[in-house]
Amino acid sequence: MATARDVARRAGTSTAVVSYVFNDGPRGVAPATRQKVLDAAAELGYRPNALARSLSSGRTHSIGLIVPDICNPYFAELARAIEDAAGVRGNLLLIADSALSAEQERRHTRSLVERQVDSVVLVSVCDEPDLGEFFEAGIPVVALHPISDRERASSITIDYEAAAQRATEHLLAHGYGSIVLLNGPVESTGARQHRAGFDRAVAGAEGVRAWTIRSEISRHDAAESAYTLLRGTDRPRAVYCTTDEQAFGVLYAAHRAGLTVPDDLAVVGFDGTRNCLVSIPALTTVQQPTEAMARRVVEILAGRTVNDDPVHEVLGFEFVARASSGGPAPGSA
Amino acid sequence: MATARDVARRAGTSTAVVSYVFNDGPRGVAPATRQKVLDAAAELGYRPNALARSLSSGRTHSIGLIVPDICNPYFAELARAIEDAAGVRGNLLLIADSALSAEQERRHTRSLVERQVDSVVLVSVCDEPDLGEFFEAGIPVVALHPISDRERASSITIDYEAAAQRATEHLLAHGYGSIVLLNGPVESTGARQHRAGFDRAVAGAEGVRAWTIRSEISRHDAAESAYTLLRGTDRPRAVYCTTDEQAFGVLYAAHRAGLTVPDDLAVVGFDGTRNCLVSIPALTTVQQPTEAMARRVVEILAGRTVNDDPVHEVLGFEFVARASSGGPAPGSA
DNA sequence: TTGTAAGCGTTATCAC
DNA sequence: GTGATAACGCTTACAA
Repeated sequence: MATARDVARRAGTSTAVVSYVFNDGPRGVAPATRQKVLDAAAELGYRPNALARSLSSGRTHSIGLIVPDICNPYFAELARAIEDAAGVRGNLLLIADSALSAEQERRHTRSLVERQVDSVVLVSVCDEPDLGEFFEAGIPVVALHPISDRERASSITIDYEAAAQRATEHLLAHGYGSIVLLNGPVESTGARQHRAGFDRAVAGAEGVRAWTIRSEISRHDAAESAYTLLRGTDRPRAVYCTTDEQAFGVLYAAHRAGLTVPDDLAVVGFDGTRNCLVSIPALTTVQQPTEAMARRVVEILAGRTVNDDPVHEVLGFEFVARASSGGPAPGSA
Repeated sequence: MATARDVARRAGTSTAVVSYVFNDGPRGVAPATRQKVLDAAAELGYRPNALARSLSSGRTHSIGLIVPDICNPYFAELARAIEDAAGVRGNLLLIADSALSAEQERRHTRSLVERQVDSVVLVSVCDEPDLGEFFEAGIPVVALHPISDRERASSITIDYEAAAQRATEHLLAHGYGSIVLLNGPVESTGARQHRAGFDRAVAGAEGVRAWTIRSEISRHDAAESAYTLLRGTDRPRAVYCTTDEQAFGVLYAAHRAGLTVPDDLAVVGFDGTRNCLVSIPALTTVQQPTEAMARRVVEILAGRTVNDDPVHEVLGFEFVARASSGGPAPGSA
């Protein structure tokens, strides 16, 4: 591999000039010299060594993204959006998949610190992730889900509680008299907010039975849990799921149990993945503002130091009624 | 951030010893000294700088993975499997998503070279990707799909032609008299093999009508193409799709067209993603040996130099009959 | 405008 | 067993 030194030698100049040319600064270069450098570089197939560059400059121009489960399309779509946003600013996104394991998340945390990423976007599998490593390494972190106030990270999210309430009210407006909240597997800030919104909506309704079940955030596990629920003597008329993946699992469970959606069972998801449009039937869901979140998180991280006070931004969501819940509620605009 | 120098100073020793301790070599260290170094490192929260380490050693212990579309669960599952296999050997996987764009793929190629990954696993969006950059940089590449003989990369795949033939024969055994091949969007080595297998199977059947359509590798595009097909005057009795995602699109199109699967239309996919088990109905598919592929590719890359002759390994696949095609064919074991 | 040279934080080769 | 010290390939004062 050709180095800057090789290029300099061939162009009859110094490594400093090669650097100036490839970085457009911090010193100017005479057009003729510049061309000689460019030619030499092209002839040698010179590619700057990012490692050396970063070691010297202290910036890697890379952002780490930790997601709980890359096989969940919501996180894949999120990764895609963040990568796009980061790319615009000349940043590379390093995608780390925790595979739903807290230990794996910790390993990735360490790995990203060692690799000196400039900043980190975190979607944690834990309720209170240990951000100490990042903090000590001077790496700013933004979480894309509600986090405990105790954490020193920033966050960008939608208002889960309002969204959960909105979705539940939609089901109530349809007149469904028994509703289940299918929540995530552990007690977390996000799970509490889903539940709070759900409870608030139900509290405003008369004679509606409501209860909660849980499953992993995966189609399979949700399908299992839902199948058990739907085959039981006491099955609900509607289910509000805290992720689309769980909702797809419920759709499958209903199919397997011989129930028709939405006639026998109404289903609502959460995330707004593209698959909602091509599920059977199309899935009613809370649409997260994925692209806006991605742009915003990259923007925030660009001008940020660990020592800045954490910011907590709340973006808007959109509730989208589709076939799986019976379409728009009667009386809605 | 504490450096090896800081640790050495605090432990009253040299950076060389710190390095020996953290690398278990290449020289031995007296137990007492070692402990002093470890203590000092712990107190300072020392984390070796991977950049400096790699610059010096010439190895980054990282593998680049380029996938066409991380939102396609097959590639997400593949990434997961490769990351697991790489992790076992202490390697980090850098996942690069081409977002179905050849240009993006080229950008990632350059980026991985600059970041000095030790090797690359490639699933290309192009039929004849330009591997020159990797070659010049001395980075070995293994593709996980059939590639043109002209390329100097290795490959690990299943036999697409045999798999396509097997899947098509399954549909024929069910007695479906008109079959469509839903192939990928461009003419590629893989697409040709799918077609060859399909044609071979059909050639052995009497009075069966067979033709080909194409779509992007996505649910949406496949759903659109399939919907047009299914609403036309001449609709097939069965469809063999070259990816699961396309097959899911076809399932949706059938639903939208008011057709029942498999009674009105039989559908077969290809890849064997986990979603096949929870689709409506469950999807018949060709199961790729994802985990075995992942293990093997990491193994091969571990002991490999660019100048070694390319190897082309063919792994076994499994055909799995499920509800979407009417279950196991009559007369099959 | 350009060259020299001192880092960046490691690893690894030498001596001791 | 351990300590200097020269790389690794780049960026960037500082000089010229």
